[in-house]
Amino acid sequence: MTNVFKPIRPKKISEEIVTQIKVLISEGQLKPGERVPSERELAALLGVSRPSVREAIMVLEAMGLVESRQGGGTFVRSLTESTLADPLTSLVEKNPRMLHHLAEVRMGLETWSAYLAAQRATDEEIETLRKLVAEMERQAEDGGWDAEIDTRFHYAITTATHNTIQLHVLNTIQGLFHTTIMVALTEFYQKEGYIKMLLEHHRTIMERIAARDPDGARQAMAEHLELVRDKMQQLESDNQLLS
Amino acid sequence: MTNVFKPIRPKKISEEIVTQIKVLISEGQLKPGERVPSERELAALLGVSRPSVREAIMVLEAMGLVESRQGGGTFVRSLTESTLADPLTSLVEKNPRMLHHLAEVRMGLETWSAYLAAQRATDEEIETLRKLVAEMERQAEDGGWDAEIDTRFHYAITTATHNTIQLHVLNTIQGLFHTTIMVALTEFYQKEGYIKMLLEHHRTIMERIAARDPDGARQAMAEHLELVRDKMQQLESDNQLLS
DNA sequence: GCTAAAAACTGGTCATACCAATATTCCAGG
DNA sequence: CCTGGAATATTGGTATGACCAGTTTTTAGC
Repeated sequence: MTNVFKPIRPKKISEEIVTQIKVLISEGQLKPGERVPSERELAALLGVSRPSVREAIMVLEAMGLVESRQGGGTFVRSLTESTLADPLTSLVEKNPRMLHHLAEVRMGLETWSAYLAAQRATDEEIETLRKLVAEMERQAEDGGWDAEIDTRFHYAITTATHNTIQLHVLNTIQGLFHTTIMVALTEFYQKEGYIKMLLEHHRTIMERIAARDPDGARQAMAEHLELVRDKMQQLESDNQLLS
Repeated sequence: MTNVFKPIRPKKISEEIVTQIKVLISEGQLKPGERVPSERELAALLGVSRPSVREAIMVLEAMGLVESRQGGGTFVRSLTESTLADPLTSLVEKNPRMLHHLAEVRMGLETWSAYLAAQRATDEEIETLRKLVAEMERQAEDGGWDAEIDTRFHYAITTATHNTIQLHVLNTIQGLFHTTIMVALTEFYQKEGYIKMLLEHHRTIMERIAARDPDGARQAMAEHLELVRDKMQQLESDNQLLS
């Protein structure tokens, strides 16, 4: 008996205006680069006050749909990249210190995944992990490191928890991580010759899971991610030197 | 050689307010669920007019960082609410078996919180935990168990991690948990006389954190949540008999 | 002590005025 | 006729102030 009733909330009239203008833009009646009627004009047309129109336009501007210039007017932007990022992303991108927090949360989730996976992984799933490690070894011999394989390895572990929600949550965090720093991190690995160590880490994690040793798997995962965290911090301070 | 010159734009003061509040949220000075000062108050604090504050809040609301209710106030949302809670809610509602998964994810997050809190909790935060346990003891003497105090205890631990993202993620999961099963679980406790055991659990967790013993704190939290998980499973099978 | 009325916030809307930046118009000088 | 620049109109940005409509808190009465 949860949430049977919808949360009745009086819709603000500024929201109504927002949806109307969004429709106009998506229908092409307001084309990119075109001028939106002035705030006073809109207020008159819609029969509302200017502040209401103004709030609507602020929201549209925050969504990246329009752009206002004082004295100039309000213009429709190309909606090629008008996707409003989710709250977490917008904060992490702006504040590098958040990356450290993010890495830490990921650490908690992944160690937990390793722990659960060691309890429940099927033989088939363990075999998948084994193959991924073998693939890593093959690439490592050439001095290469494929972030794609790395990601698939961690994903496979969480799959082996047989917990849909864990998979979903970790996937969300992992996605953020990937879009923000993964690339730089991979380059860093290759340059600094950490590949052997990384390979060893992954092999140990795989073996602890295969041995059905939850605590060992968690420990191995923790050590691996501690390295990642430290290197990331190093990357951060390097970047600060540039700016 | 494009865009050598930056587009000179006079920064709107509402944008300035937006960034200020974003910083407060990302630094954890404004925690999820907390009230942000009223519009009039903010206007006075910042020395600007209310419309400016209002526009800033509209933008923040559009970004999903805060939520305003007329007459109520403006509240900080969990950053992961839109990305995690909504999809997960639909999952859990369709498949009650998911509750078990949800409890397990919470277990992973909370054990991690306990681990981190034992490393970083300030003396003041430890004192808060101690007071909460004392309050539990007082109520337990009358054979009562207050879910509110329980929740605040766990919340305080995650606050002591000093990790904003961990706080937001756990808050989202916790919220899901609360709306689905928390009430039934509390009744269950009271009937079955588990209160003494619960009290002991919480005291141990608090003591391990106070002793700066990360592994011990994690272990204590794990044992506590294992009990919760088992009792929940018991509840589920009972409910199945009814349906 | 508990309940219900009332008072005090708080966000939502509106009206108005003025400022600052930009567009537009228009006129004088080439 | 064109051209440059000043005067003018338009537009978004900010500030006051007022009132309404829900919430929350306090208070008064039973």
